[in-house]
Amino acid sequence: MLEGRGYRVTAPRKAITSLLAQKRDGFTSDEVSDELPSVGRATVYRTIKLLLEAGAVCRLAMMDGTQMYSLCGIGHHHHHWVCVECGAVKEVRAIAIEKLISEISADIPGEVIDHRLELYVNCGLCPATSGK
Amino acid sequence: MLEGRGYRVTAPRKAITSLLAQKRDGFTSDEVSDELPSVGRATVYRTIKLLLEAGAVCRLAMMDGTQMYSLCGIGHHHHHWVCVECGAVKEVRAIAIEKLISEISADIPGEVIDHRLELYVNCGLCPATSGK
DNA sequence: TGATCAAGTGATACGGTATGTCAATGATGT
DNA sequence: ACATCATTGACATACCGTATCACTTGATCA
Repeated sequence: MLEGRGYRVTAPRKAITSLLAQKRDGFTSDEVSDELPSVGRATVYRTIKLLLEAGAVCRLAMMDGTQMYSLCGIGHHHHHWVCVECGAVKEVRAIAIEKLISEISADIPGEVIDHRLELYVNCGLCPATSGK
Repeated sequence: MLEGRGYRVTAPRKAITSLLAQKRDGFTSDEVSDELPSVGRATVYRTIKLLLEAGAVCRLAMMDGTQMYSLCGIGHHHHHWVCVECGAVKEVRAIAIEKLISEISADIPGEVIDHRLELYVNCGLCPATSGK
């Protein structure tokens, strides 16, 4: 638990982080809430928000605009692919993208402060997509 | 009005599309609803959804995860930059991106069916960002 | 032009996601 | 062990978007 940053280590936070550590897929807030009935919904949202700000989880937008979250490997900027069927998420790190984006940024007025890239896939590994 | 595709041309739809035609920035659903008190909220949402499906508007995700919409120039696949302060939106079309993404897709299991790229900027053209 | 009827509308209710409030709790530093 | 204050959980609230359904209206055809 990398919560030594001024935050308290409480039972609900332990429960949430250890649940998330077990998930390799993306997750939604109420999915977490459902699997941890002992933790209040508000606390789930608060904790996820905390982890977001701490950079431990990323928020990603599905094709239909709904939100999902995903545990991030530490540190560097990266992107994601998401299986639109099963919700599996994997990080994509490609220096070529960053380079290209900074080239494109030169043609944009003002300052580009951030960007986001999501790839939507049929992963072929889950029941819904393996029929191919 | 390119609504000759089996849809009826009704007064609310005219009101909405002509309002959107005037906007060059992105917009949110309830912004439209506020500016057209005579049109019911449900109709605003339905019409925007229709325009989305028709490809006349794009949905985009802001940095904080909220949704915005933006009128699209016709046709081809493209991406957007958004000013995080004023909400100005502009289309970005770069063949290099598409090429790169299809290269990356080769390393991803399954089939990449879509992608989304957003650049977040301080446009430097609005009051909030021009102080730079 | 007027009748017809499905497409479309608006009011309302509803569902889902997320935050605000506040008294009670419990983790931390001493 | 104690005091303090961040954190919690229950609840209320807000927001975004959709479902329902009786009513209205636009397109079609005689």
